[in-house]
Amino acid sequence: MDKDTITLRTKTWIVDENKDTLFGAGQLKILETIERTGSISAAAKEMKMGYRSMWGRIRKVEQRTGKSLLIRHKGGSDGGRSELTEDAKLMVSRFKALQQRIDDAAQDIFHAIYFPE
Amino acid sequence: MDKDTITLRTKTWIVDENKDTLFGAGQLKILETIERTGSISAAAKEMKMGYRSMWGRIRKVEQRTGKSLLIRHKGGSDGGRSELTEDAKLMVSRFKALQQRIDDAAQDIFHAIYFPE
DNA sequence: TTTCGATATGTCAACAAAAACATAACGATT
DNA sequence: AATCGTTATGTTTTTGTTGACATATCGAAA
Repeated sequence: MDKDTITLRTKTWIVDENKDTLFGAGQLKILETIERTGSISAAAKEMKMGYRSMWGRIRKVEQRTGKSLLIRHKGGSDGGRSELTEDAKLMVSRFKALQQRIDDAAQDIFHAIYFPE
Repeated sequence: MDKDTITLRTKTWIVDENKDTLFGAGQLKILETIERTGSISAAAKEMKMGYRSMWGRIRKVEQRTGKSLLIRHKGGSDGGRSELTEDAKLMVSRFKALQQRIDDAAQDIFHAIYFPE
């Protein structure tokens, strides 16, 4: 139990009444990357995951929350692009704050219990 | 995003320098059940998991922490039994407190961000 | 009206984690 | 020394999740 080698990890996510995930760290990263890159496929490439699975994860959240996360622009010379809806932007900013604050608190508690001075 | 239907979930665990799990909710429950029932096999039966996998999970933690979690009594008319070492008892009580306090804090933060009055 | 890259969606393969199966060894009690 | 339920451990199946493959559609611009 050495302070330098052991680490606390936490995971935080939001579920619906069926315990299905509505939002978590994965969704957060996906949406942030889409916002920055401008499309699902570019985001998938950057995150080194398949377009298919990224698309599927987004759809799941959309179905479960009943809100669309992306404004899709299909076709065009550039093939198309996607941007976040206002709902998605809210989800991102809220969850980011949530995650940050929970992780900070968790680390404090961890140190207080495991390494009191 | 309805207060009555969405829920925050958190997971907390401790890892070593290789990110391998040293202790988590699963180990906690396993050790608590062994302590109460008096043996690995009884605990496995109660938790509806195989003896083999429970035994393997305990061994992993023992190998990674370098501490033995159980005092094993093999053989005898009753077949044998196992009890927790002092190290294991400490791990259980510490982690239980950790988990509880982190989850409480997480719920507070969740409500503050998602359902401010 | 042809092109091009992105969205949309079904299906199938691959890999990992957990469970199931199978024995061997152990030792206090009878 | 025979018994019994437990510990110990290797091997094999099952299962579940992730990624790979395949294909159709879309529509602005050339």
